[in-house]
Amino acid sequence: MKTSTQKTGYHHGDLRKSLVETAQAMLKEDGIECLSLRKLAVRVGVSRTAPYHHFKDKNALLCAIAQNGFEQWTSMTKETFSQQHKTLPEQYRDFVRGYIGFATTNPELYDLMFGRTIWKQNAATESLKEVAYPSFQYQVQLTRRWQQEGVMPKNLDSLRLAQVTWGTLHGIARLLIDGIYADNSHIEEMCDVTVAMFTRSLVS
Amino acid sequence: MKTSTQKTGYHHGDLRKSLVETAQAMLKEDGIECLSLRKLAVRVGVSRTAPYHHFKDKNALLCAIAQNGFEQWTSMTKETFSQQHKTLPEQYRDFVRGYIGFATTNPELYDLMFGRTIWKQNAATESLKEVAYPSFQYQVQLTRRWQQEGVMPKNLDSLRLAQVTWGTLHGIARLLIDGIYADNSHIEEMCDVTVAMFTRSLVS
DNA sequence: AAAACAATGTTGACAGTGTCAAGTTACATG
DNA sequence: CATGTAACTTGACACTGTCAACATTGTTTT
Repeated sequence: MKTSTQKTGYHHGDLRKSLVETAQAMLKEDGIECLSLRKLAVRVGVSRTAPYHHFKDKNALLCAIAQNGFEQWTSMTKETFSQQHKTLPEQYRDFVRGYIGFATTNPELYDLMFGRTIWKQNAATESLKEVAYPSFQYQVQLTRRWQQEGVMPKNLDSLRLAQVTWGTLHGIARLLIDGIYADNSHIEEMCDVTVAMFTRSLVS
Repeated sequence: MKTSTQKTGYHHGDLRKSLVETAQAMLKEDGIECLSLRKLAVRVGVSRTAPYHHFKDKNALLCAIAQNGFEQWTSMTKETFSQQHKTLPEQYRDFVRGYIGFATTNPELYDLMFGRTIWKQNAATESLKEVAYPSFQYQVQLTRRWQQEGVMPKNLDSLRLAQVTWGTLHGIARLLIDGIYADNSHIEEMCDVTVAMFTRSLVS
């Protein structure tokens, strides 16, 4: 009869889930540099080293959060492409806006998902890779389709084109969330220019 | 008769310069997460808190390194545009390659110059801003010129276009140096596709 | 030249971090 | 009920940035 959220005082119930959720909340509130395992433990109401029974180290916890993020991102993106009544260029525009919107709405999460903290030293968990790699591949598939449908130039290598177009979205996202584009009031226009440059079909 | 590199035993000579140079070397060798003030002090041969007489805090030291980086970057870029015998599209291609080359050759420095560590909490030193802002502006000027010369589309707002094109370079650079594009063997091709997308004049 | 001062360097201390080792409690299974 | 294991706790360690108090050196003023 024990539910996963039940607490006994000593045993927490479902500490792993609590840790990820609370950590994600703390991440959103105060940024990654303020997220420490010890503060997290206090907030969850558990001792400093309890998290180590559920995560090998801090990196593994961060990977779990990022994994969460990829699942959110994937479901959001798939929804964009379920709008069958829209033209492909319109869908691409929505995709671009959605991508940048996701990044600016969840800057710290985006940083974790696509930032050096996890990827640079090849620190990604296996289970994170299983979620992240397909979503990288997904962008190449999309690009190939847009090329076939004539939305993007056909003469360019799909992989390279995908790298460049994704690079653009990533770059704009990063410049926004890292505080280099201090002014966040022209995001839509930037998206539109991006679409115009890559598709030449919505804006003149 | 005292030169700036002279040492007396107690007084160092030119500690500030030594700190920046050694820190930049350590940054390049082991990455930013391994760069601590204490290790730096040991390597320079000085006590832990000596750096505080030359830099308000660690952030100020990082800003000084970044400032160095901007000066390097600016002089490198200006050189690209001094190649008068080349056509404008060729110059743009060289600029793109130079930009990505700078980032991949000095990944940690690039991260410091254009990353969240400094910019996100508005932690940039005044003297860093004096160097960095003009080099941001410089990219807008370049874009405007390329539009006037017909290399880039004239109908788009220069600022937005500059944001997108720079965003592309920044995004590709970040994906490379953050370890998300694990394969570094097709950088030139990515640059060429970028040029093709934005200028449509070198590659078909 | 002596004295006062400012710049530069040092040691000690503190709070904070991630993480390991050893012990404790609660639950599950024979 | 006994035993084992998973979950959790306290103690400890090395490391970090930074402050306060003190020491040394170089410079300026009397």
